[in-house]
Amino acid sequence: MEKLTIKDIAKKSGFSVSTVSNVINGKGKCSIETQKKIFNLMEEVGYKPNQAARTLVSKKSNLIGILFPVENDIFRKNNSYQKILNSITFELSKKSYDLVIGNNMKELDILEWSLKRDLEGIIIIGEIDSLKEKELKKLKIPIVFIDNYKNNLYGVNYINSDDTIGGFNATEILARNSCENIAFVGSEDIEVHSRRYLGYQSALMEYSLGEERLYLDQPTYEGGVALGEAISQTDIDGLCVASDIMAFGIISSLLKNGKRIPEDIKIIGFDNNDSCQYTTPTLTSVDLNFSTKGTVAVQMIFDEIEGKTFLRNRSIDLNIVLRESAGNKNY
Amino acid sequence: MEKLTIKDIAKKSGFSVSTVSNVINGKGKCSIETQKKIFNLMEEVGYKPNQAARTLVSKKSNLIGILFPVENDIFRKNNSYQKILNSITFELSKKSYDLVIGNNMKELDILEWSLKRDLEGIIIIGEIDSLKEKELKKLKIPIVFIDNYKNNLYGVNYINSDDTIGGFNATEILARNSCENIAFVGSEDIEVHSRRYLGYQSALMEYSLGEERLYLDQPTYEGGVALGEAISQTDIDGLCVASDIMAFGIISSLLKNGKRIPEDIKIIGFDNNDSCQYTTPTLTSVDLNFSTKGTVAVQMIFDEIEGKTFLRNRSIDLNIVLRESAGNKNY
DNA sequence: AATCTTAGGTAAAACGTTTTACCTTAAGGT
DNA sequence: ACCTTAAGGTAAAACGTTTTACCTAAGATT
Repeated sequence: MEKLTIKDIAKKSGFSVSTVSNVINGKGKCSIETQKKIFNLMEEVGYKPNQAARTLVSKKSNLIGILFPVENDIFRKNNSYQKILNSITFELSKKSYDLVIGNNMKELDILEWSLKRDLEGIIIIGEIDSLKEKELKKLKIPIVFIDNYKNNLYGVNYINSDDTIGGFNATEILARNSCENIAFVGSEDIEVHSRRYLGYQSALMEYSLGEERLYLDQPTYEGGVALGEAISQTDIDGLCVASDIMAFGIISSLLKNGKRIPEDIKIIGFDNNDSCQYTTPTLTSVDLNFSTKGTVAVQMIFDEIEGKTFLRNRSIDLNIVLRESAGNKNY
Repeated sequence: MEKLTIKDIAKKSGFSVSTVSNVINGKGKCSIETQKKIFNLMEEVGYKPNQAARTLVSKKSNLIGILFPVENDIFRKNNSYQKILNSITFELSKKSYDLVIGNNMKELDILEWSLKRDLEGIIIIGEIDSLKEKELKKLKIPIVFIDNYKNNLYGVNYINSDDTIGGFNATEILARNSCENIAFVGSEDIEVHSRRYLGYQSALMEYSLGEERLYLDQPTYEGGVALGEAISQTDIDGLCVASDIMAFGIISSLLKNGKRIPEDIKIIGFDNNDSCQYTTPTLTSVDLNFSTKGTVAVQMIFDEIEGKTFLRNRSIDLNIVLRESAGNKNY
């Protein structure tokens, strides 16, 4: 495959380079006939414009960058990683943009990266150093933060879930399934867990369900196991667990201690981890809709590029996937 | 952030553009002093060369492409996706290369994509149209296939697992844990399943374990459930299951039919899906080492770029992660 | 003393596009 | 008959690098 250039197309078609370029980009004026001739020729000989040359002069790289901050291991443990990448690449493909993954070493300077690659937009998952976040505003390209609950800069885009509502809805399901002593399980220092707790609290109020019971530990399987031990000694009959992985630990621990799920204790988790379908019992869980978040992120970026008006802060609905652990009939 | 060019650096440093370029690329000759001066200046003002311009003239984009053929859903269901991307981006970051994900629409023509972006290497996961594979040979850049068992082109690189050995080892563990009637479960038309079956067969021979028992169904949870029903009616006491997901289905089905695992039946799966740790019992599984595969893929690409000699066909060792389902003490 | 080599450096071409400013011709308006 | 406008097109500059070919001065070699 010899490298064909626009000049070859110009020569073979008998038109000038400028005309060919215009046809490719749908700019300038030229007759339908000319367009057809040139398009056909390009198709025939298999010519595709070189992106580097285009980028150099037009500053449009057709490239969007994505960044997963190193610390954000929780995210990587979920299959959210995959869901979001799938939806992003799919959405980008519609406009024939490609996705570059920033190398995840700490040293990566986002600004430099973006300039070096002429990125046209950046998607950042999770929280980053707030100082860096402000730095980012210097970039003139669209930036979308997904699941960043710390900052809120003007002129930058954010996509979050309404975790408070998520906590409320989850607790509500337990209440409606006649749980009377519902506890909340989560981890300290995780912003979304706090928000889910808030929702849990309002649900308790709404359904007049005694006082709050809060269990905290590491957001891991082992953390869950530890808490499960404690919980099995109580009269708790409903659990709103801020992380599926913790819930898996709790379930294993509860079962070992002779509790039946969902008969004795009903459980609902968060993340809708793939594993939810494979545990015994299967785990009812709040899905964070990462797929939608990816799609919306890309749309926001194009909206901004194209100068449309759009909401800079979007909250994506959560939805609960009913399975055995919460005792619903209709899963 | 105003865009600094190499000319700015040249002007401010008092040297010529060529010299600055030479310093950046470590080519040509120039005194250590000059190098220091220029490096310091670049650091100070925060200059980074523009990649598009570099690519245009040097044809080196510092970009590696990755492709996940659309059909390969099984791969995406595993968390292999994530493991391999992590290891690849990490490895690339050492040489400050970036990874582009090809948009997953069917229309994507790999050759055109590669030319358009001046890719320096391509990693392809799973099998692709064998016609396309031959087309790919036209590209003069390194190509690495991971888990492609169909073709074997000369001058192209392949990374696979030795699934036959995997099947042997898995069966061996069951045999050593005193299973006497070991069955193999898999799916038709999946190359790796066939290979694992081969290994299973030799292990039976090796350990003089009666005749083969083969169960086939879809490589899904439901497929597993269906087979579990049948298997629970037999005297089978060991299962080598070519897919974790199927194994999950089988386990659930066996438990419902009153079998105890591992006491009555010992099970070992393939893929080492994250969910293995969360099921009851936890599932012993053969890990496919996707992390290593990613690392090796990148190394192969650089070896080829740098003209080193290297093995064009690599088989990555599998390793078995022992958990409860196979009845080992030492997990 | 004349020639060769080397260290340290430079000017200018080239890479493949887009973009800007301009040109020609024909039709339409008065 | 003249001016304006529009349609269809073009030449050449620009984008920010790398690369090629070349220059100069100072030692080293003969």
